[in-house]
Amino acid sequence: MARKKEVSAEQTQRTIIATAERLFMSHGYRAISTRRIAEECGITQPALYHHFPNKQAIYLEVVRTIMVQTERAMTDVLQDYANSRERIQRIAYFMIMNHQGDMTQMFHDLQYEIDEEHRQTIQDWWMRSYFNPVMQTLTEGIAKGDVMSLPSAPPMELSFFVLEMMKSFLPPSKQDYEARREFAEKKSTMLVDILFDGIRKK
Amino acid sequence: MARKKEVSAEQTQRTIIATAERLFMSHGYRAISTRRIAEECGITQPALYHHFPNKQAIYLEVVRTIMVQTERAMTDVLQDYANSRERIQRIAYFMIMNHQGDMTQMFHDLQYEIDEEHRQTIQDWWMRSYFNPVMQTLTEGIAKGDVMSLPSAPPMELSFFVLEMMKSFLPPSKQDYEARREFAEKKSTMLVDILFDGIRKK
DNA sequence: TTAATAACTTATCACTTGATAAGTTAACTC
DNA sequence: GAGTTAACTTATCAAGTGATAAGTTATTAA
Repeated sequence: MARKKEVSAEQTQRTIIATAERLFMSHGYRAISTRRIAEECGITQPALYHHFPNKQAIYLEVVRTIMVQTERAMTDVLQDYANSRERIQRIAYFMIMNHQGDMTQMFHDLQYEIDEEHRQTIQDWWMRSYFNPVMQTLTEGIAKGDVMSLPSAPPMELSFFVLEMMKSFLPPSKQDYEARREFAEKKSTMLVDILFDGIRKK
Repeated sequence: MARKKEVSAEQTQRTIIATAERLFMSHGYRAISTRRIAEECGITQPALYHHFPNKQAIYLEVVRTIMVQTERAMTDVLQDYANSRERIQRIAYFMIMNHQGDMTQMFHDLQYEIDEEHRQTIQDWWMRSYFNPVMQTLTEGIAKGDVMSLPSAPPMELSFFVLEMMKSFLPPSKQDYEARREFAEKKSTMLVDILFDGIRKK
């Protein structure tokens, strides 16, 4: 073993992932060079290759970190709230609070810049952490009589749609906590108001 | 003057724009090289620079073409339909039928890859061709009593949201006409069903 | 104290990128 | 038919890319 003082390898890796997340998620995979990541971490570019085998591995670790964090949060929401509307709102709130940039960028990168083999793995993670909680909320809502089963929108397609609605509310970049909190509160309310009641005058 | 036979310069330029649209809109600005565009047009890379000053100019012309086409279609919709719900559905139908990939990619490129000066121009185009028709439809709907004015979703924010809903339905790539038509019909119905009536059981 | 090794750095690779310079050819004007 | 020019091509550039090789230094186990 070696070098425990100064900054540990673990600390450096955390810095790399945090920096890479910020850069990749706002600018996209291709737009961010390994030199840029290294520079903003305060290390040289080849040092990245001591911690990760290649650029793609850094990206995958970023995505994995996000997914793990999300799955934990989703589990909490489903445990803490029983009402469908409240669950959807809390999920939206979490995503707006914790996800920067557009996640659409991430999905695009996953589809076009990442190898087939890893793509499948990540899609499985995504199903577990994002899709299933929403799907479960909606199907349970239908079963309980909270939620209407629209002929034009079967549960699965509805779930995808709800996630798309959430993605569309993500702020372009990270602001300070208080501004973000207020924004997330407002937008998550707007989302469930429209989603559950619609805009037609009754 | 010179060279009228074979393929005209105008024809070549149209080919370049059509090819660039297909490539840029599905893969993104950065992911598409000028060599790739040229190759798929059947010309050499420097030939592009005979028709356009640089890569960005090609991209801007692609975007302009899309916007012009959209503005025309939107005008038709507002002329042909008076009912708010029908208008929104026809707008959604047009977008799903005519826009490939995710437009979000386009917005990302405009924000991160295009010069400030052009960004403003394009934003103005976008307001005219996309935003205004939706905004007009919703405000008129509120005035007529078709549409409810939600406290959590003022008309402007609602309009942005509706456009985001539409964007989320865009198919990943172009299929054959009939499959696309069916898809667009289904998704535009789903959109207005959710948007106007919501999913809450009454 | 010494040998091993983690955690780096400097130097450099092959390759792709957008862009330019200079030459070529076909069509049109006169 | 000579000259001009539009519409290209071939050859090449400098800058930036991901990745590797080889050297350096500090820490730790023995």
